[in-house]
Amino acid sequence: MQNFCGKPFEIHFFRNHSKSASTYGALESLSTMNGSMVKPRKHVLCTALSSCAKTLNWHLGIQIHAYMIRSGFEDNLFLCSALVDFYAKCFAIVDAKKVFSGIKIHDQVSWTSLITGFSINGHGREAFLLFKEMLCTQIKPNCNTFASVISACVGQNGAHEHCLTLHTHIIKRGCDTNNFVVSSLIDCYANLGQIDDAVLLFVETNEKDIVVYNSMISGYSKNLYSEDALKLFVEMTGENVVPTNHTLCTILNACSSLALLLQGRQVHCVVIKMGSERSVFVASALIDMYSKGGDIDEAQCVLHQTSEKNNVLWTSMIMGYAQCGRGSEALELFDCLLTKQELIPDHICFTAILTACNHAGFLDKGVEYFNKMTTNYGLSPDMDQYACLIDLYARKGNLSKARELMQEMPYDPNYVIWSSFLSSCKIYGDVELGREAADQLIKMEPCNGAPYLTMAHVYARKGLWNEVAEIRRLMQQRRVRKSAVSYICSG
DNA sequence: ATAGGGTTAG
Repeated sequence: MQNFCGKPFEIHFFRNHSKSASTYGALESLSTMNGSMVKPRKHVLCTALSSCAKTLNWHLGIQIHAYMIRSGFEDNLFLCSALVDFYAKCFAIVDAKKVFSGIKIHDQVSWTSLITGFSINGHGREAFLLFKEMLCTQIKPNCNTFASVISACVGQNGAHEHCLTLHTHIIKRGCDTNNFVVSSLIDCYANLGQIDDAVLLFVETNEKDIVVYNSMISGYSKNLYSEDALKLFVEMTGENVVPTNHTLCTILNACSSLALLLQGRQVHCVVIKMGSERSVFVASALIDMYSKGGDIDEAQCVLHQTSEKNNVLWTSMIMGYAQCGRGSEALELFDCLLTKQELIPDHICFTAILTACNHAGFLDKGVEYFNKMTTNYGLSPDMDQYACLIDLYARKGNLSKARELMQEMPYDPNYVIWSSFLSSCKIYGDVELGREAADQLIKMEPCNGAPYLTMAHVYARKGLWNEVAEIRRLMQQRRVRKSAVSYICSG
C-alpha cells in the first residue's frame, strides 16, 4: 500500500477525533481508494482537505497538497480554496496566503477562506483589509464573508467604524436576516458597549437560533445588564429554544454578579434537568455563583458531585473559602491536594491561596506559599501574587517590608497595590510612607479625591493641622471633587 | 466538492 508520498499510509490516522460522519467517511474512503490504487477524484480530495482542516490533520493535508501538484490539480479553484482553509485552520497563515496568491481567478469561497483564516489566527486588521480589497473586485461578499469579517473586527481598533460600514453592506446585500451574520453583529455591538444597537438587531430578527440568543444574553451580561440577561433567558425558554452549556454558564455568571442566590438555584435546576452538571464549565460557574451568593456549603456539594475535577474547579473552591473568610479550610484543601498530587498549581491557584492567607491574616503561611511557588513549582510570581504578599505584610503592620517588596518586584506597582498600601498606612498612621503612596496615586488618577482624603485623615490623627490645611488647599486648587465614591474608597 | 456565528471557567 502506498500513499501519495510513497510512504505507507497509517490507517489509524483516519480514525482520529473527527466528529461528523461525513468527515469520517471522506477520510475512510480516501484510505480505501489508496489501498486499492484507485486514483482519488478531485471532489474526494476536496472533502478530505476540508476534513483535515476541521481535525487539524496536518500530516495528511500536506500529502494531499503534494498529490495535487503531482496530478496537475494545482489550478483547481475548489481544491485551492480548500487548501487555503486547511492551512489557515492549521495556523499556517503564510502558506494559506501563498496558495491564495497563486489562484488566478478567485470566487467568494477563496476570498472568504483567507478572510476567515486571518480572523482565526488573530489578524483581525488584515482580515478587514482583505475584505476591503475584495470589495474592489467583481466578486461580492455573501453572508459567510460578512459573518467572518465582523467577528474579525470585534475588539479591534476602529471596530465602531468598521461595524457601521459592514452593517451598511450587509443590509444592501440582504444578509441582515441571516443568523450567522446577526449573531456576529450583536457580539460586535455588545463589545463596543452599543447595547441598544445590539437589541435593535435582535428584536428585528425573526427566526432566532440558540447562538443568536447566546450572543444577546452574553452581550447583556458583558455590559452589566445582568437582569436583562436573566429576563431574556426566561423568555428564550418560553420560546422553546433549548439552552446550551454556554447559555447556562453565561446566566450563572449573571446570577453571580448580582449575588442572586435564589435565581441561581433555579438555574441549577435547569442544569440538572439538562444533565449539564458534568460540564466542568457549568460546574465552575455553579461553584462561583454559590460562593459569591454566600452559600459555600452548596458550592462544596457541587464540587463533590463533579466527577472530573480540574485546576479551575479546585481554584474556584479555594477562592470561595477565601472570600467568605474560611481561610483555614482554603489552606487545608490546598495542602491536601498538593500532598495527594491532585493539583498542579498554577499562578491563579497561588493567587487564590494567597488571598485566603491575606483575608485570614496568615502572614507566615503566605510567605511560605509565595516562596514555594518558585522553589517547588518553578513559577515566577506575577503582579497578582506580589500584590497579595505586599498587602499581607502591610495589613500586618510591616509597612517597610511591604514597601521593600514593591521596589524589589520586577513590576511597577499598579493603582490597586498603592491604594491598599495607603489604606494600611492609614491604619498604622505612617505619615511618610502614606504620603509617598498618596503622591503616586494622585499622579496616576489626578481627578480622584480618595488619596487626598485618606492623607488628610492620616495627618489629622497625628495632629498635623498645617498639612491638613495644605491638602484642602491643593484639592481646591486642583478642583478635585470629594465624590461619594471617594469617601467610600478612602474608607 | 470548497467558506460562515456565540467559546462559556478560577
